[in-house]
Amino acid sequence: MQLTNTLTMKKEELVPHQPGVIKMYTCGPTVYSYAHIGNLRSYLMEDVLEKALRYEGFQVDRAMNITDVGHLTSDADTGEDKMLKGARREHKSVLELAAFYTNAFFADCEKLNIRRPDTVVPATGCIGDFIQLVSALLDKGFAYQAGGNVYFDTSKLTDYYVFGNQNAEDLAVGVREGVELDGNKRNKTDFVLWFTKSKFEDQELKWESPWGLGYPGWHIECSAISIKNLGEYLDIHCGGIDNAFPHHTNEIAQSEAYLGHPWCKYWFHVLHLNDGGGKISKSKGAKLTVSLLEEKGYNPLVYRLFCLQSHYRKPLVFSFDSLDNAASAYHKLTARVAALAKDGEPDQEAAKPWQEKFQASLANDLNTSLALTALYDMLKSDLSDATKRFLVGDFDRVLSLDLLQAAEKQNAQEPQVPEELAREIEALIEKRAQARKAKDWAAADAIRDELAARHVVLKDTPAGVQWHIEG
RNA sequence: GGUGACAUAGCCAAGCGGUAAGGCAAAGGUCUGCAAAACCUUCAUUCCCCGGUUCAAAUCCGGGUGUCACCUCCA
Repeated sequence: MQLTNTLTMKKEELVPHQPGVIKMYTCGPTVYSYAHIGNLRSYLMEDVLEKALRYEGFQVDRAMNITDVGHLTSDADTGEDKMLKGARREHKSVLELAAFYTNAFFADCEKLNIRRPDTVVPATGCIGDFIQLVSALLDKGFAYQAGGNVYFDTSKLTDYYVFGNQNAEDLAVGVREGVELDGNKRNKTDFVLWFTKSKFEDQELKWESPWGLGYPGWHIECSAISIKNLGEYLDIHCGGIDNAFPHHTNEIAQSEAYLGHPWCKYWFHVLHLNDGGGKISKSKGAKLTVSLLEEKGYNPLVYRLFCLQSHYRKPLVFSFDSLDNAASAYHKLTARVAALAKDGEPDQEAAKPWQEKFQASLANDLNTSLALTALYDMLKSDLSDATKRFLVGDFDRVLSLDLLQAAEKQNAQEPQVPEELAREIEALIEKRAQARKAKDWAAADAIRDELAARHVVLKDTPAGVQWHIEG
């Protein structure tokens, strides 16, 4: 497996610290609101990565945090905890809010066939670990106390900017509106490890610590949770590209300062989903959630296919036109799978080259677009239907588009219709057949239109009329 | 202002020095009373622009232009 490593910006062969086992960490959601489909693009592509690694035969140990405390709207004095803000808005306690949106997040993931990581840990469940890590950083001289908070001292590092070639002089603090300088910081890039600031008195969740009653900074949780659950050597750290700086940069700073050796070798960043103007999270108007897609009549897996057609390292522009495009492609694809005969035994030998082709596509920096091409080419090939069905199921271990299940559903759609309705439809079809016999095309077409209005699609075949209900 | 990425047909998109995959849409055909569905066929002499390296460049180098992102909300 070759992946583009953000640390080097090059495609590198993935060599895990422990042969055959991949330790993979994912920055989880801050559960203060519903995830939008841009957030979910990252989790979706990380899911594909995990499954592609398993397909290659790796064992994958994966952990993810749930940020339910400490993620401020800003790191400076004016910062407000996102969870607290959300709780106020919805008249819930912070923990109720977290539980609600954690469930909503995983419900969305399930609809997109995103596998839940083996280990999912809420930040509030690991406060002791954070305190231990912060204490160690203070002991080692990588942290200092000021104004009631504990800060990480970035000047103690020889190379703080691991992603790209930035330097402190050029770092413009406060370019963004609402961001203010924190006078307690010795260096512009220092960041908070533990807050006790009185400004946050209304913070609901606080814990005792050696530095007073307070709560952890945002960056510390990922380091602590990752090290605790996956060990001192991490193979792949995933997340959206916006997290590269400062979140991941800070994670590396504190983790390596704490461990005293290199921590994570490969950084896997998913680029953003944009709309015409810019990234989705900045869009105005209705928030693009999975539920919204469903309300508009899209199968969430259509969005999965849409993402798979593109590459994780490229910005992807979302539009409903493009989604319609994917919906059409999804429908055609499943119809094709549904048409495959079910009897016969797959020919494992003949299947092998196709599996290799599919795997090679994924091994090439997770080129899902090429992997889909392998699927299309395979369906076009002269393999037996049984072998094709076998390969569709095999590929779907990674693609997770429910290709066989959707095909099943298409085949089984008729019996799902209530008997009464079915009789009614059959009667109309019979009436249309009479009209057609009498060459009364106007009447026949009127019946077809009526059925179409009720989402009944007719299919005239030499063997007779077939029908199914769409949507 | 600094940093980074990207630019390929109507749209999405692959391509990683050897002569432009795939999907959607569209057009023509088979089938049909007409449709729909299905199947067959067609669809980039050219890859943002200008130079350079090379026998050979969408691919490498230099310079432009444009788009997007990051620089303490974000996935």
